[in-house]
Amino acid sequence: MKKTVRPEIPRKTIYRLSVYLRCLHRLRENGLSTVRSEALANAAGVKPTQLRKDLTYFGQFGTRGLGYDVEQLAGMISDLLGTNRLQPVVLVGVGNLGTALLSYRGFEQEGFEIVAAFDAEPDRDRDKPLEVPIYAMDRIARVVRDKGVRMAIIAVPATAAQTVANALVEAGIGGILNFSPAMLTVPDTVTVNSVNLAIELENLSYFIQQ
Amino acid sequence: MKKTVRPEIPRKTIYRLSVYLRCLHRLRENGLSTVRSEALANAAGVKPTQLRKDLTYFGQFGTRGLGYDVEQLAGMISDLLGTNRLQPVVLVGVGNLGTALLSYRGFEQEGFEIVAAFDAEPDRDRDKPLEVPIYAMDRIARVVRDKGVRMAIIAVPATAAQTVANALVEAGIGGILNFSPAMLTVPDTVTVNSVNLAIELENLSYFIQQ
DNA sequence: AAATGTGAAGTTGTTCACAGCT
DNA sequence: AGCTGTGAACAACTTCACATTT
Repeated sequence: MKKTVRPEIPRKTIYRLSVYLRCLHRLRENGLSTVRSEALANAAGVKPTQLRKDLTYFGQFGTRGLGYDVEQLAGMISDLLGTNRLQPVVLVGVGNLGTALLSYRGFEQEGFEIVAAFDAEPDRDRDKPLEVPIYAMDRIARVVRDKGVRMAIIAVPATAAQTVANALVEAGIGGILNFSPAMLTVPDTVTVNSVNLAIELENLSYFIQQ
Repeated sequence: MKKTVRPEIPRKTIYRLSVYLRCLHRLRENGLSTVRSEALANAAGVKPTQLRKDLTYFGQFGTRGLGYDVEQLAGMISDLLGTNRLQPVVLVGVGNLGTALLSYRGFEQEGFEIVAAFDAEPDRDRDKPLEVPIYAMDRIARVVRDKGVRMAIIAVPATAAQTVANALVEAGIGGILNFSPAMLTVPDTVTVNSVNLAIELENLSYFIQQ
């Protein structure tokens, strides 16, 4: 039995497509209807060839001698990334960081909606009233299934992270954005993106040593 | 005139060194005094050869037939990354995310201390009392110089990010951890690491499409 | 015998140079 | 003429295979 090979797009390309999409939105707001690879590449901080190569991984969208249609290209990238429809997300861990993420208005604008949050102490006092319902951990499976949620954000302490990840995977989550410093082990049908604040700082620390 | 070439260590290696360091700390807490590349690599989620190659970029620390001295290796990596002494950091933008970062106790433990914060409205009400002084933006240069700060965290809205970055660079900052969705332009003597929450989610969104 | 250190091979990602459309 | 699309060259990174040391 062989794995189906969807013509692999490099991970880095996927990241850059998000950046291009953002630039295209800005161009559209400024009323531009077409853009050359050079201009878009500059806006995104990459080389024009890089941009063109990235795009050809999933099709041909340009007109030679002219450039790309802003609206159309944005649409194609959105389709590919799956951000053209609103995506429900759950958040686990409503501490400092979790609360900040819940209050962050940037998500909806990008097509994501946090539909529920979970915490070990769902009723503990929080400094701020929140609009999202906070449930106990044992309701993860139920809520995820009922709402058809496929993505989750983990913002619990390192010690709890793997347990939470297991519960999420069990409930059918396909993608996890992990803010805990723990390394998560998941089946390879599940994608984990980790953001480790300490590592980012440590990395900078190396580069500032003259 | 030629650039001085400090024997380049790949960026990805620097990231992994942070991960190894974390694993070594854990091993030390568990009382282990030596470790083989295979064990350490497994803990870090990489192949043993990767680990060994990473280490040889800056020296030879192992004993053949035996492995590495946990304490010593941790020390060497710390030295290289520059995390063996407490590093003062400033934070700009005390909104939702900024406040969460200020309350995050994980930094100090990793060798970083947020010594001051800046905000366009330093006196606005916050839900929570903070231990770090919050100054107006125009005091960035002064505080950064007085305290010898070399690293900054940007947590302001996209529209303000470049202005803030300019002020920080002007004040002599060498490394910026950027949480705003803006693409920052800085002189190449300054290192920027960006964490873009929307892009991380968008990226997941691609991979969950069955 | 056991594990590290490392040149060489392999793989992945980036850039070049130019052919091919409009 | 101008700009995209792309095979081929190049660069960066990873893995292998094994020589080397304890």
